[in-house]
Amino acid sequence: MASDPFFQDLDSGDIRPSLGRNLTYGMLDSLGRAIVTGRYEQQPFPTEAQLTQAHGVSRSVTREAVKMLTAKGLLSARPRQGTIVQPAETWNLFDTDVLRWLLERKFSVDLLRHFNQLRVAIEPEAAALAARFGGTDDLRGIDEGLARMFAAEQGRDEPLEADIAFHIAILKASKNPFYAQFRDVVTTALRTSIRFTNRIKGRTANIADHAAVRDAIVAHNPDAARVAMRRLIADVLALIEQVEADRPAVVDASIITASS
Amino acid sequence: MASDPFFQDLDSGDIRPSLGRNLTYGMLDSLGRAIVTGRYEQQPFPTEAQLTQAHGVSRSVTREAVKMLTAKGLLSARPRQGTIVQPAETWNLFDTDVLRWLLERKFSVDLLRHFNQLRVAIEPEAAALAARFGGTDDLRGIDEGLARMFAAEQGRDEPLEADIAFHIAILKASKNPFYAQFRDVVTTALRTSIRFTNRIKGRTANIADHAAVRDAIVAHNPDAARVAMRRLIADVLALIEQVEADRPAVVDASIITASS
DNA sequence: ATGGATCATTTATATGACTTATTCGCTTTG
DNA sequence: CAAAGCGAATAAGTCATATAAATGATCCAT
Repeated sequence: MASDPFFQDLDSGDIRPSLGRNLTYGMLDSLGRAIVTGRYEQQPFPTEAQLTQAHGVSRSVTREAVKMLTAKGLLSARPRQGTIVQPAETWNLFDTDVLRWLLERKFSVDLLRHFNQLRVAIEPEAAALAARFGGTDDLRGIDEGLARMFAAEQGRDEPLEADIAFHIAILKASKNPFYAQFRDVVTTALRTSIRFTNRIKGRTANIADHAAVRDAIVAHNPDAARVAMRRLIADVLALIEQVEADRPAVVDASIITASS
Repeated sequence: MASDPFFQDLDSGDIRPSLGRNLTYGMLDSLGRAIVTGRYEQQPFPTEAQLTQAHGVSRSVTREAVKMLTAKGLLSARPRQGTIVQPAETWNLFDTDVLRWLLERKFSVDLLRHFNQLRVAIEPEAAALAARFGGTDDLRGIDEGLARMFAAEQGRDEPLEADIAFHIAILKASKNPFYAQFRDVVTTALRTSIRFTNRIKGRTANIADHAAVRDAIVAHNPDAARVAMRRLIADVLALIEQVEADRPAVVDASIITASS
């Protein structure tokens, strides 16, 4: 068990590793990561009995972890046939765990582009909906996010967290539960952008653009909100696509200094 | 067990009921539907032991069904506290099962509006991406969808299925896995529109609009594709919002004859 | 060959025992 | 009286084992 690489985070230091809440969740994370990183693309997925023995846990734990992965679309199980990895098209990409595993496999500009291709569709329309339907509380939430960004500019808050709070507040203000679901994707996308660069400088430059979005929303102007938000994200997306075009393989981190 | 209402579909007719593949899936469906329809809003969710007894199944089945619901964001379980229903914000709305349960609780114009508010963001951008990145195979898929719509106009195919095929083909052609995930939502949204009306007549009127989307995509004109698709869906959305404004409570089915 | 019976494999289900985490309430103590 | 500490109760978590059902492969009889 100690030699099993999947326990390496669980043993390290902290008494309660954020993931392995219990054996089942530990196994869920281990198997999910293994599947998403492609470990079973060339080799068949183990049988229930093999998993049980390899991880040194009981059958119950194994079965429950497998069932959870099945619920997320990563596996399917049938008697005699065994448990098999489903094609990636059936994975539920909007599941928090799946997103995390996707990031942990390898950081690819492809993934970051896909994230932002999605954001450029969702967030402008979310801003437009927020301008139409956002209540007082929602608008205050957006304001607070923007205020945090200002504060961060002066070193009194985390720039990334403030940025995230602003975008999440707009999703919520759309009053559409489907838009609110993109919370995780947007959060992940923004956090991921950071991996591109350590040069946080330059990020603060676009606070004016963020403020434009806020202003359009509080003015109940959907079209202006849509346009303002679209510009914000289209800029990032253009940068990413430019990096990919210039350097298909190697990523030049220094190019991307703007954000969200 | 026979008196248990959750088996009522399983007994009806077919040898293999699509849902109750086995006891665990039967229970998953039963509990999922009960949660989404709000049965446990006023009363606490049963404990593992209570569920086991009430459904006449083993603890294994109960635990695995609960774990699957947990994976979909509907439940959370802790020792001593028991199993509790999570707030709807944490449900994974892009899960096929959750979508189905949502529809089965009550058909609401609200839900249809939310669907189409999402579509009006996603599909235009998907069409634009398809125009940029769609391969030969993808374009053929879109063409086939459109061809089926023409055929349906002459009674040689199912209008609804053809419509769905067209929209799904565009999502696929976007070459972005996140867009492909909206397959279920779009399918559900289109199928749901049918509930509004039995008057299929009038649907065929918009084939020209669909063809415009196709033309823009094959011409590799992202902006034109985006605009054409947006018009298509914005029309439907406008109709829905008009119905809601005119008659907040009662739905006048006859108004909505256009589709997607 | 063909069709059917049999076998082997793997998941599915059932059951009972035991463990651990968490909370509630009581008691003790400052 | 309040805060800390202790212990019991509760419900999920884990384990082990036995049996059932489903299905793919094999073998046999016709």
